[in-house]
Amino acid sequence: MKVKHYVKDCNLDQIFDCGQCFRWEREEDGSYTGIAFGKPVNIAFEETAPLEGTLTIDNSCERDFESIWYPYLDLARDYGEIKRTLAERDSLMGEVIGSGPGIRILNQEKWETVISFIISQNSNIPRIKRCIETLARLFGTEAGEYAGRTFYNLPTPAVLADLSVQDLEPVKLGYRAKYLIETAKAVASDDGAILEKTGDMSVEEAYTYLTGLHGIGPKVANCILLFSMGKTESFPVDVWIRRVMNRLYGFAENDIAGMKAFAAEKFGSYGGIAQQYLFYYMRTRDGKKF
DNA sequence: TCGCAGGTGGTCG
DNA sequence: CGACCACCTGCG
Repeated sequence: MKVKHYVKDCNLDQIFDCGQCFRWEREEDGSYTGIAFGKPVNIAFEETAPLEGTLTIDNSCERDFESIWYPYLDLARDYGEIKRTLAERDSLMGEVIGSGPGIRILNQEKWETVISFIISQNSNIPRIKRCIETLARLFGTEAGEYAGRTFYNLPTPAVLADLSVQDLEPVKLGYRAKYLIETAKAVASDDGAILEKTGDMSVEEAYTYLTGLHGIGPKVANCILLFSMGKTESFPVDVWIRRVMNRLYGFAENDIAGMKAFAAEKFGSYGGIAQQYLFYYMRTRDGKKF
C-alpha cells in the first residue's frame, strides 16, 4: 500500500545521501529503499515544481505515515523559512544552501543513531553502511520483506551487550567493536530508559550523558543530538566542517571552539541545519559527489 | 606501498 | 587543558 504527501524543500538524493543516515539505497528510478523503525519501505518523490512535489511511501499505511514517516522526514518543519533566515544572517549561506536546498534533517531512532555514529568514526560511508548491514543481518531480528529483499533490525542494546569482540569479528568493526559493546552494556543496564529520555533533556544534559558512553566523543554526540534527538542547535564539527569553515570563514582548522562559537552566534537554534548545508556544500565542491 | 577515511581514548607535559 | 598518537579495515 502506498501513502502520498505533498512537500516543499525536498530532494531525496540530498536527504539520503548526505551522510546523516546509512540504511537507504538509491534505486534506478531515483527513489530510495530502506528501513527505519522496523519498517522497510520505498520512498519516491515526484517533483512538480523546483524542490516541491509528491512523496510516495510504498509498503506503508496512513497510520505509519503519521506516526513514523511524517516525523522521520521532518515534514512539520518549514525549511523555506529556515533557509531564508540563514541566508539573511550570513552573506555566504545563500550560495552554500544553493548546493543542497532540498536537505532535510531526519529524525532517526536513537539507538540506531548511536550505533551508526560510533561506527562512523575514522571511517567512510560505504564501509559504515556495510558494517551496519552486516551487524543487522548477523545479530538483528527480521523486520520483513520488501521487493524480494529481507530487511533486518539492528540488534538491541541487550543483545549487543552480551556479545564479545570475537563475536563481532565478522562485522569488521575494527577497534570500534569494543566501543559498541561497552556502550551497549551501559545503555542496556537501565533498559535504554535514559537514552530514550534524552530527547526531553536539555542539550547540555543529553550531551553529558552521551559523551559518558564509551566511544562517543564531541563529534559523535553532536551527530546523535542532531539526527535523533531533535537538537537542531547542535553543530557537529568533523573534518569536512573544519575544511569548509577554514575556506569560507578563515578559521584555523584546529579551532573547533571558535567554529562552534561562530555557529552558535550566527545560526543559533538552526546551527545543525546550517551544518548540513555546509557539509553538503563542501562535499559536492569541485564536482565531487561523495 | 602507505596514507587516509565523518574521531576517540589514553597519555604526557 | 592542549597536543600528540595508536587504533581496525579497506581502498586508491
